Parts: sequence; structure tokens; C-alpha cells
Amino acid sequence: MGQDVRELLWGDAARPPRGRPAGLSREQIVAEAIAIADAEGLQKVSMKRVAERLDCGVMSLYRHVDGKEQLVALMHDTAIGPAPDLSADRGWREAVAEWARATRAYFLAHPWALPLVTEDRPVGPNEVSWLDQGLGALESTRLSGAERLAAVMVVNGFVRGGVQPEVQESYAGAQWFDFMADPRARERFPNTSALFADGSMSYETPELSFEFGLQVVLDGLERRIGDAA
Amino acid sequence: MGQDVRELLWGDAARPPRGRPAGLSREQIVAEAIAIADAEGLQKVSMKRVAERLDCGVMSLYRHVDGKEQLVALMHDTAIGPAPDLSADRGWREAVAEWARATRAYFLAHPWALPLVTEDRPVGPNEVSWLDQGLGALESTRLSGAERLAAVMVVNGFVRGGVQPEVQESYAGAQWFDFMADPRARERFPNTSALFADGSMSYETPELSFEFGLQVVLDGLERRIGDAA
DNA sequence: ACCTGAACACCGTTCAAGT
DNA sequence: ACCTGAACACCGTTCAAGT
Repeated sequence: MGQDVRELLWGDAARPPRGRPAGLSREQIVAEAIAIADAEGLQKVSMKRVAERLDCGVMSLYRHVDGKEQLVALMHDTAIGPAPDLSADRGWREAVAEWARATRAYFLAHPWALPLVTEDRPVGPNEVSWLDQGLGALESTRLSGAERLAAVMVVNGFVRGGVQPEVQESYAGAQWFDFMADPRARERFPNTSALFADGSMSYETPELSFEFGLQVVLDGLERRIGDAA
Repeated sequence: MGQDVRELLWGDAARPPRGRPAGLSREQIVAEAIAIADAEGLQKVSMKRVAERLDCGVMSLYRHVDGKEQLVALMHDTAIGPAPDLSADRGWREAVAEWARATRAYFLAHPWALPLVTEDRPVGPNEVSWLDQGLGALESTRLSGAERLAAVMVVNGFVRGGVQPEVQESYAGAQWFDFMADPRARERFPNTSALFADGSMSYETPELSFEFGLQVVLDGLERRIGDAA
């Protein structure tokens, strides 16, 4: 796998130099797969569907990608793209906030990526650039390396969790709360029931929820950073 | 789906009352599926494998579960079990911390559940009980309903993000960092490279990282709760 | 009536036959 | 040598045939 990952990272170096006019490229394959996932979801992405779109045999794809697993890894790394440059002089708090908002924007644009990032998978260069920029945003602080890493992971986890209800149809469509129709459920889950009754769970203001959570995380970091300084 | 979810929640009420000695039950099927996932991972759980284990025809399973999707939902809800009771008199901070640690313990015990919870899926009664207890842990505070919900989601997101490297083999086995072997990578990702060089990314002290992140989140909540009071 | 085997419509990938 | 169709070993689920 080590070799695979390196190839995926720095790719293209040794591409098959000769043969057909090369009607097919890895970039095309990945782009088509992303288009399918954006339109119909990740589980509709099959080698066959991608090949159909590109008017080629299924096995032709294997000339350019190792297999489905690598294709999916490439989809994510291509779709997320390189991280925004946060090195501008604006203080760690605003830099981290921008990082978090950009991450949220990615998942909103490509909801299929959300379950994907929780799986064990090879990491690509663009994803590493996000980690690197996240760490860079905390460079001006006195946090240790391990603390900076943990801090980036807290922010990352928060973003993923906060974005999930926004991209899930069953939540937006309120099927998630169907169980609350049952009076026994309302009795058994009084706290949830209260939230449901006062409209707190309607999730009509996702951005406000996101910003609330973000400020909580940033406040927590601020205190740690203050202690370290 | 509403009906399905309600049935999944309160189940068992109207079970087929007559017929064979009922050599098969939903509980058995779910238990066997969990056993397979624990031992070999979620993708090894197939209707066929479960049926083999139970010495029955594949289609016999469909008498007790709607299909694979419902089976997986039942696996999660069964494996996570009811939430611990946090109503004891110990203050919101320790209650939330306990909630977070118990959630982490679940994912460590059943790593296959981590990618699963990020998917759009019907929610079961045990999972709702965790939400309910999480909200209950914040009952003594002056946070609004929407704020409490957002707070639980911040903690939940943090736990999932923090636990992910702990349960991922490629991270524990260090393949995750293979790309750092390339000098071009070290140049391109200086912050990540520095962490790698000083050993911060070895992830040999996962519990310390978890506790650091948890305290960050709790500190952030404390400030919000103080503001609200 | 209950149960379940055969058949179907999909997967991703191996392998050997094509050019 | 490059490319790719046929074949394989799986999926989950429908449907109709069994008891």
C-alpha cells in the first residue's frame, strides 16, 4: 500500500507513454465519478456506470486506476481540492474559523464525502494540505505539536458532526423524528421530546447551530492557548 | 419509512404468533451479524454469512428483518445499547464527560459502527436514549433547547473524530504517514512534517489526546453556560 | 399459512483472448 | 505491447414453488 499511496500522491510521473491516442485519462474518470456521486449519491457510482459515461469498456478503466477503492479515494481528494491558504496575518482564531467554514462548505457541496471520510482509506495530497493548513493556523500559539494536532481534530470532528444533519435528507425531511409521534416515545425520552415540542429540533437555522458550535470550540481552544502562553 | 421506524423502535408487539417452533429470532440474527462485524468487519456481514452461521436458508432471515439496511440499523442500535444514566447529582461537566467517554468506549468496542453512524439511516430507540441522556446532562444549565442540542452535537462530533484514528488500522500501523517518506512531501507540508519529526503523530497516547480534546470542548461549553446564566 | 429454493439483476475483478 | 471482452465469484432481493 505504501507504494500505492505515494503513487496516488505524486502520481502521473510515469504514465504509459505510448499506444493509443489515449482517449481516456485518470482525471476524466475521476471527474465523471464525482459527477455521478454529486447527482445520485456514492452508491450509484459503479465501474460500469463510469465506463458507460465515457463510452469505453469497463476494464479500460483499470488502465488508469487500481480499482474501486483507489477511485473513491481519488474522488475525495480531487473534490476537496487544496486547502485555502490561511497563512495571512489574521490571528489563529479567525484562521481556524475559516478553515472550519471551508470544510463545511466542502461537505455541503459533496455530501457523499461525509460517510467516506470516516472509513479507513489511503490519504491524498489535498487532504494532507488541509491538515497542514489547519496546523499552520495554530502556529502562532504556544500549543505543543501534539496539542495542535488534537486541536485540529477537535475542529474537524465538530464540523463533520455539525454538517451531518444538514446533508441528510431524512433529517431535513423530518423522518428522523417520526418516532416522536408515538406517545410512549415522548414519555421515554422527555428531554428530546421537550426539544421537539418547542421547535428546537426543526433545524431551520443550520448556520446558526454551526456558528454556535464553532464558537464553543474556539472558546475552548482560546482558554487552552491562553494557559499555554 | 415512518411505520418501519416505529416498528423498529417498539418492535416485538405483533410478532407472528403461530407456526414453526420458531428456531429463528430477530435477536439471534442481529447478534450473529454483530459477531461477524466485531471479528471481521462490517463488509464481511452478508445475508448469506449470517444465514450460514444460523444454519438456515438465506431467505429465512427476511421473515425477521426487512432487509440488509434494517439489519445494519438494528446492529448499531443493539450494540450501542441504552445510554448510561447520567441523572445522578454530579454537575453538568462531569456528566457530559462521562457521556463522551462512554460513547468513545462504544466505538472502541465496535469499530465498524463508526463509518455507519455517518450514513443516512433510521434511528433506533437506544440511540435516541443517548441523545436524551446527553440533553439531560445539560438540564441544570441555562442553555436554550437549541443550544443544548448543538452542544450535544459538538461533543458527539468530537468523540467520533477523536476515536477515528484509534480504531483505524492504517493509522495505528503508520501506513497513514507513508507519504512522509517522500522528501517532496516534507517540503510541501512543513507543519505536518514537523509534527511527524518530533513524534507528535505517533499516536501512542490516544487517551491523552482524547482527554485534551474533551477538556477543550468542555471549557468552551463552560464559557457559554456561564454567559447564559 | 408458513417457509425457502431457484432465479434475477446487479457488483468488482481475474484472466486470457483479442488486436 | 496494449487493450478489453467473457467469465467468475460474489452481492441483496423478488417471486413463485414447495410443504
